[in-house]
Amino acid sequence: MAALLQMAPIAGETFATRARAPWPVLEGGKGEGADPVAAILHGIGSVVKFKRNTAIFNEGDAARHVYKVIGGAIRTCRVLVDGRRQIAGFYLPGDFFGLEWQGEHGFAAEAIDDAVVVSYPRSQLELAAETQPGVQKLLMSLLSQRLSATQNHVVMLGRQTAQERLAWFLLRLVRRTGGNPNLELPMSRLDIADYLGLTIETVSRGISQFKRKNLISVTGAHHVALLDVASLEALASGEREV
Amino acid sequence: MAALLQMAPIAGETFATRARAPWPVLEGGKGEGADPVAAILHGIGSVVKFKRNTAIFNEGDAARHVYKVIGGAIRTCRVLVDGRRQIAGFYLPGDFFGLEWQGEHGFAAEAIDDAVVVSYPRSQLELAAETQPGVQKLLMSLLSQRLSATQNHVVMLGRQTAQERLAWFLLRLVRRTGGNPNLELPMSRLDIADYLGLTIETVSRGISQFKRKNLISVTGAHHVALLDVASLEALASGEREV
DNA sequence: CGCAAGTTTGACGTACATCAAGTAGTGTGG
DNA sequence: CCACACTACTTGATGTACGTCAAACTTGCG
Repeated sequence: MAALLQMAPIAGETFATRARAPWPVLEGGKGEGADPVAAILHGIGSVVKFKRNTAIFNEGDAARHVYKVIGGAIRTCRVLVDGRRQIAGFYLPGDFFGLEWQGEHGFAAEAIDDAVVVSYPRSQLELAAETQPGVQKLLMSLLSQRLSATQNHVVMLGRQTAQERLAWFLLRLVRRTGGNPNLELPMSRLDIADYLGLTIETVSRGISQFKRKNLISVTGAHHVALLDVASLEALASGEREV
Repeated sequence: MAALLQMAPIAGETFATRARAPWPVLEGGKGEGADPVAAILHGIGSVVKFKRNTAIFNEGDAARHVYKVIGGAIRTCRVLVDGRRQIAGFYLPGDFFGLEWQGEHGFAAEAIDDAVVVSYPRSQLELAAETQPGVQKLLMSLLSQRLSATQNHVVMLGRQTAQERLAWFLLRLVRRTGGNPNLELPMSRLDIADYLGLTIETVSRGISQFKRKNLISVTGAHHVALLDVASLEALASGEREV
């Protein structure tokens, strides 16, 4: 029934979604035209907006919804008692997050900038999955993709140097945004550091080194262009020295 | 139909499984008696044995099966070009692994010691999931659990010190094996190091320090008893100094 | 324009890695 | 039962990549 949501922590205007949304509310399968799965998702999704740095959900909240980013960017993170923070993932338009399938969210989700999100009630998704194999397949596929990405994250954090991590991050972002080497980074240096398991200073120095080596060019902190993708790729996959 | 498997890389005697297996081929839901899901799994699973240090599957292999450990221990790992290795997970009896839901395995799976495993063809699981919501729920739940564990791994690798990692590892293992603080570690120091993103020397030193502080007692490298769980827990969750 | 937040750069410290000996444990053959 | 060799683990000495502390610079917004 997709009633108005009242889950926003601070933010903004929430509104029902049965009206034809002007943005793509689905996809996820491929790019089909008249997709029954798409229709189902569209039927149960509610659009919600969040202001910069507000929480979509907190660590420990009951996992009652699954989300999809429509606009803006989201981060999921955990903060330790002494303030150390680890970011588990960044989510851009088209990405699903909050896929925990039972119990509580293990990480908080926050809007990096002003963001628009569709929220799908888990209960309805479960129901749909039981009768619609397509929905089920989509959910399995999303969970599986997320697992795979997280496992790659583990390898990076466990065994790569600061430079390798940075190169890996930039390349991953380029691929995620369709291969365009001109990146608009929505997140701060601190976010990047907390994602890569580094400090903000180390991230900054790494970027400066890439600049000096003409691997990238930076115009205004949030805009980076990859100049030498091949060298960055060699770096990212663990071959030493460029 | 569960014919004989011929997937073992080196190892051992493989045999069909339709006969009543002497070990528990299922569980996963809870501990039900006459469980239809259990029956389905039992019907499509094949038992396979693997010798110490042999591969169940390699990185890049097509993900055609999902596995469950019956006896022994399994590790999943990836090796970088220059030999650096990261272990993504350890799997003990009752654990499922190889849950990649499409494409190829991103990590190799190897037997840490002589191990017995049940293998479920993915195609059959998918089929069963479409008609049996219980099977579907089980798969989602397994994937979700694995995702959650991997995300915790990320936090550990990104933001914890060597001592914190070790404490976390030992406690996690104790919980996994039903809370008994007397641990029999099936894996080597090198395995532990590659799981925690450390070197073998750092792991060894950490264990020695825990011994000196009377947090654990070690009798023969593979047998560890946790003496002061509370202090270890404080350490693991990021409170400094014991 | 001017401040505040974000970022970069520099100097220095340290946790962990690396290199290098030892010291158990474990299995084999006499 | 003991010599042996082999592998796994521990311990020590030293190096270094990255963290920490601190100051400058840059950017964007009221």
